[in-house]
Amino acid sequence: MRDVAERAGVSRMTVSRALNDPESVKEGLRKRVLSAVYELGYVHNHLARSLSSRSSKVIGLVLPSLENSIFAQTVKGVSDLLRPLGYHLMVTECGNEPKDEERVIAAFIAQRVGGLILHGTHHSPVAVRMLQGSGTPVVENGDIPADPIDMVASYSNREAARAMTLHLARLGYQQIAFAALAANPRGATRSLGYDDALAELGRPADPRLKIEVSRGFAGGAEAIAHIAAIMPEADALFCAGDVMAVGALFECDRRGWKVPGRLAIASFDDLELMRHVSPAITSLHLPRYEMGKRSAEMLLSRIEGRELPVPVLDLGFEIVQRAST
Amino acid sequence: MRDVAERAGVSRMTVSRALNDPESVKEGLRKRVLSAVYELGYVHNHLARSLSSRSSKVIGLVLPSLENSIFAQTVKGVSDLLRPLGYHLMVTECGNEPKDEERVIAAFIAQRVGGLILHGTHHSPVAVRMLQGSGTPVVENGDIPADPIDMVASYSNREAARAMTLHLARLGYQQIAFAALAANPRGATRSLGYDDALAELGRPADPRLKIEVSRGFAGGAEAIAHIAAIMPEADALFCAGDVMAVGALFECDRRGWKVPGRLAIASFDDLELMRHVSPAITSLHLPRYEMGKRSAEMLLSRIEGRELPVPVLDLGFEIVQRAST
DNA sequence: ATCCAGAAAGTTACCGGTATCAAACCTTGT
DNA sequence: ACAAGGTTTGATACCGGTAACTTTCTGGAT
Repeated sequence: MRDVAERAGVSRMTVSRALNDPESVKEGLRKRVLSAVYELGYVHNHLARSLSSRSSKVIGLVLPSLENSIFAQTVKGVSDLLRPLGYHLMVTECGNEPKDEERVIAAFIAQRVGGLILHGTHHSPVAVRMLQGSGTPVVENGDIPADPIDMVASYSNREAARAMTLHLARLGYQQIAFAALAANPRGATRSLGYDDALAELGRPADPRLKIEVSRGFAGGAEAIAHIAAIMPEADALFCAGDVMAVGALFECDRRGWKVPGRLAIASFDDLELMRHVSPAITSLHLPRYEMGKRSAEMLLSRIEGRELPVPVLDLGFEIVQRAST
Repeated sequence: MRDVAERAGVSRMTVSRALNDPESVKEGLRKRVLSAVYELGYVHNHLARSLSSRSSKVIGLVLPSLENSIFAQTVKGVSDLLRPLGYHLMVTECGNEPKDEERVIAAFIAQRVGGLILHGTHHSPVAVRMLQGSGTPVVENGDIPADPIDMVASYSNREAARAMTLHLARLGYQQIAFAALAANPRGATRSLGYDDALAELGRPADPRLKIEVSRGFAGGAEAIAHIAAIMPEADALFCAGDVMAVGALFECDRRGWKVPGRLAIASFDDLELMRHVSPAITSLHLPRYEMGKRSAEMLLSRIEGRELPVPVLDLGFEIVQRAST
């Protein structure tokens, strides 16, 4: 920057102003500065800028996994909002271990990001302390937590699971099985919603209807195997994981089970794939894109000093009824 | 940091050393410093560190899209290597527009990342100039470019497409159609490999066999519609895009076409889904994970000053023959 | 012509660390 | 006991910007 200043025959401060707030520098000088910038191929150093101004135009996004296309929409929502405003997005994966999330969060704070979006809602106490201590604005958006760190923009896993279970009951299914990923916090929350629904319906909670499976397509096949072996009376299966429902459908195909004749299948996430398999799978459509966009909005409001009227935003969900139920 | 130093009764320099190179500070002082750090809840400022040391522990990864699960493996490869070494990964999406990529690259350089991994191999001249001017180590890894910016770790799209086409010919298919995404640079390169193979086989290049489609499952359906309408003699379809082959398979199902009886289908990328649909789809298995891992390795070697024996690494590919061909 | 308010440009100090070199402190061999 | 040589620790400058304040220009109004 010194070089640019010398070349343009002005002070460093003027260069800084010409770049960050062009209006405040007179036409002539501004032109001299900008052409010097161009000639020298100068690239602004955001590091120094952030250090000096104590504010950064980088927003961090922490996701449980990047392997999962369900988060793509959220990323897009955040990114679409941020890009035109000159903010940059930094995405990181944190797995399901609170310890890993802690490390990722520490790294973000160490870099003094302007704000943070966390997909998870279960955080280690250390992480929470760091976040609150650092004063970084935070939005959580994978669920509606009982005790938010700062702001929230999400749907409720528990409510959504409850709604889908009631929907299946309304369609006349009597023995609704529920399959979730083992050791997955969101799966556990969804399971509560399923319980809520059964309780509302006055149905007993049969442990044979609750299935824990591994991730991916394989999980769906495991769920079907469980039903075949332990609970053949089940007439509907509600899969609380992304591709699990498709795996279950494929497995039914292999076994010659009619869907929904022998077993109805419903899915938690409305991946594009759900519309394309045959039969198309009934799904909960979650506001993934909206979550990203609103999270980013809330963050920017806070960063720019506007206090928020509603720091907890419930974006709801939608049941998409298709041929599989 | 000043507070920590005062509390421990040492100089700031000693604190810095106790944190970055504990060996170099004697037991007693180190303990005093570390407990002061803990008591004050001090979080290191990476911004200042990078600015001062002119080196950053952040690696940037630029992907065309995050919606696409094929990149997940690459992310994982990079991340697995980086994490234990204390480096952090920053992932960004750049679309297929060179202008967008340019903006993303500029932002990374402005933040003085330690190294950059680019998935694309078509870059605007401005981007190349910025990269070379800034001296940032770069690995390209979506293809083997004719004229690399710096280092490369990839497979060759052209070679892979050629190999699959020859494989289909070897299986006896006479009229092999090829479908690629419209306006996709990698699609165009793959198309060249398909041409190579036909030329080697001495078969004429029939323009009716080349199909341009839109992305997603829909593209596969379009390809089948094209074949039905324009080129019903085709007996095999080679899809040069991720989920396109599955879309094509579903469409065949809808039309009652036997796969591979009426039409064989082969895919470019070996998504997990390919194994689970029925029939399972023959695919090119690409070294996605390896690409990420080796890219990160190369980057770190360069960053740590080790010159590399082979700055262009061809990681090959593998044809996985399944029931669809 | 003089004065003055507001705009434009410059000065200085500091953001929070590390590089570099000098000073103080130990060992060890003779 | 002392010089030599290696380790620890400290002092100072600087990384590349911006905030806050000061000075210098402007262009009317008096």
